[in-house]
Amino acid sequence: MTESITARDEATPSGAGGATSALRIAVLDRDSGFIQVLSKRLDRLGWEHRVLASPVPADAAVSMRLSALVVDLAVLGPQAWEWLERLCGALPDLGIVVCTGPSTVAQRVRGLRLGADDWITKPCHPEEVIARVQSVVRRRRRPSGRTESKPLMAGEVEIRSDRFQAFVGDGSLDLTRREFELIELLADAEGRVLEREEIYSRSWGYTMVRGDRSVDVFVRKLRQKLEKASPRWRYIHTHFGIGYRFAAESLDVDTVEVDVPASVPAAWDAGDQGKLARPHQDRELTPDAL
Amino acid sequence: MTESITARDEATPSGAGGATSALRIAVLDRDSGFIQVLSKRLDRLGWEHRVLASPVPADAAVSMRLSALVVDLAVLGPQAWEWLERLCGALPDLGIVVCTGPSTVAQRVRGLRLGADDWITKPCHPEEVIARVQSVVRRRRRPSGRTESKPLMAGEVEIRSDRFQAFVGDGSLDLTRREFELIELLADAEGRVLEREEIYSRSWGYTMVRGDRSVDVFVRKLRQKLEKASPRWRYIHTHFGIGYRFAAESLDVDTVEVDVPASVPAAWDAGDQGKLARPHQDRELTPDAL
DNA sequence: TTCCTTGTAAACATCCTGTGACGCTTCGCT
DNA sequence: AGCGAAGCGTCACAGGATGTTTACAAGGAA
Repeated sequence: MTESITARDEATPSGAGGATSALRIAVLDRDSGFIQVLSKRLDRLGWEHRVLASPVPADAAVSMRLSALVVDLAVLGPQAWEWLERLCGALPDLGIVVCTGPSTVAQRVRGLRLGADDWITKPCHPEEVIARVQSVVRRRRRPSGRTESKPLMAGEVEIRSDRFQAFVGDGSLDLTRREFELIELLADAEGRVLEREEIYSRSWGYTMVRGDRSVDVFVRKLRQKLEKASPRWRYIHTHFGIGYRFAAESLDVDTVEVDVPASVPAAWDAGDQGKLARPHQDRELTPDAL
Repeated sequence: MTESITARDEATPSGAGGATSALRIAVLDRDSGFIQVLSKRLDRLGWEHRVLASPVPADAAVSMRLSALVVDLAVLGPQAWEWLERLCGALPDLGIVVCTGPSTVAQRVRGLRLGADDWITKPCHPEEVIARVQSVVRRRRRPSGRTESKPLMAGEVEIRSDRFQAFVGDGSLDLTRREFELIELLADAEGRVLEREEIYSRSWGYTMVRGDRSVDVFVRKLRQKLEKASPRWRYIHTHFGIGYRFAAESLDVDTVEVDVPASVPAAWDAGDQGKLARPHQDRELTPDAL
């Protein structure tokens, strides 16, 4: 029940991103032979791992920041299905590989439907377990491919994942971890509206309970810092009843970002609704021409 | 035929989770018995599917816009590994499920390492194949977020579900959540008349009580905003005693519809539908109540 | 005409978000 | 260890946006 996971803790930063990068996984099983063999193999790969002997609550799993969990349903006893469903629901980003004794087709189908990502039947070769875990994890990592590559620019701010920080000119916004995750997530969405639930589950790692205001609060903190550093721009836009959208919009009338103004002579009279009397340039950080 | 498939499968993002949404998959196999059973099952699920008898080049696979591919490596012969590797490299977004005869651990590991998402050993139950395909697709989809459904165009308005908003030129209509749901629902119906009950139950989620005027009220609000933004067009048409129909109809007789960006094809042929040509016997609309 | 359906507008009731403050916990420093 | 600052999550409140209901006028159908 302690925190320590393995010796090599911070040896490999989580977001390393390589195909064969170290993962952080947990094994929930009691079969000592299996555990031993698997552990040895995991050690050799340099994956951080931890063996659990009994089911953990969802938030405990979150705090472990796992990439994947290998679980023998036999350990869970009769509430296996319920537990599996709850965990999959709460941690949509966690890879879950069931590795258990003989089962029927119906059981396997049920497990997969409830949210398991793979199902391996014992006895099995540890190498195959590892390959399947990798396969499961591989799928989730891909979109973060841009990490460490190009810093993201929007209006005056520059978001640099390599520093976990955003800048305006030379000045840092002094974002905290959560704040940075949030702005990165929003900016990544390329101007799409993100619903609160999605923001929460992707940034916090587990599903949001109704009525949680955390996202709002952090949006406010972000807005404050953005406003202070870049007063002539608006970045985070509220979509009432839905969520937030990130898009740099200048408050200056003349500072028109030459984008794709094109030839559309929008026959649309602007500020009629008590807007902020600013031009309608809804231009995003990406030319949404395509 | 070709477009009949893409047309509307993504049109059910309402469920967001998309647990049971229709998928598009291909089966590359020659085992007629297996194919037959699997096909029948896929049909019942309403998944678009296609049977292939020989390996396809990557670009062909791209053009099929598949969610997943189920493949028996035996069909590929000696170049199976090479082919698998090439395909996985070329289409990182495609879910690949190997479903093949007896294999060694080494073979399975190799396949998974090369990029396969799952490996099933024949003989196997079609239900399990389906469950595993679902699992693979579920995992694959989550990060990429919402399906990038192309924006819906009608007359001058553009409905973008990624922003929960409709636009005319550069101007947003400033639709509220309900208003947007309504216009999206109507526009999705491709000019069919929707009864109030259906509109209500699909947009509000529960059945309408007699005498509820909510739909009417929102139709009015929508019409107002549409009228202000695009005065020369009519979009929502009342069908007395039945419901509403969405169809862009220009009020200008001579000006066809060259006014807006020529680049955007008016994917919506307005006029031909239900003009004044015939009276109100469109009673025969399909009441596809659920 | 007479009844029923739809358009319109406003009043009303709800829900949603912005905001500041308050504890709790973690972390760094002395 | 003790202390203080910073980060994080929760609360409660207020103002505003949105959804729902009601009432009446206008338009179609019989």
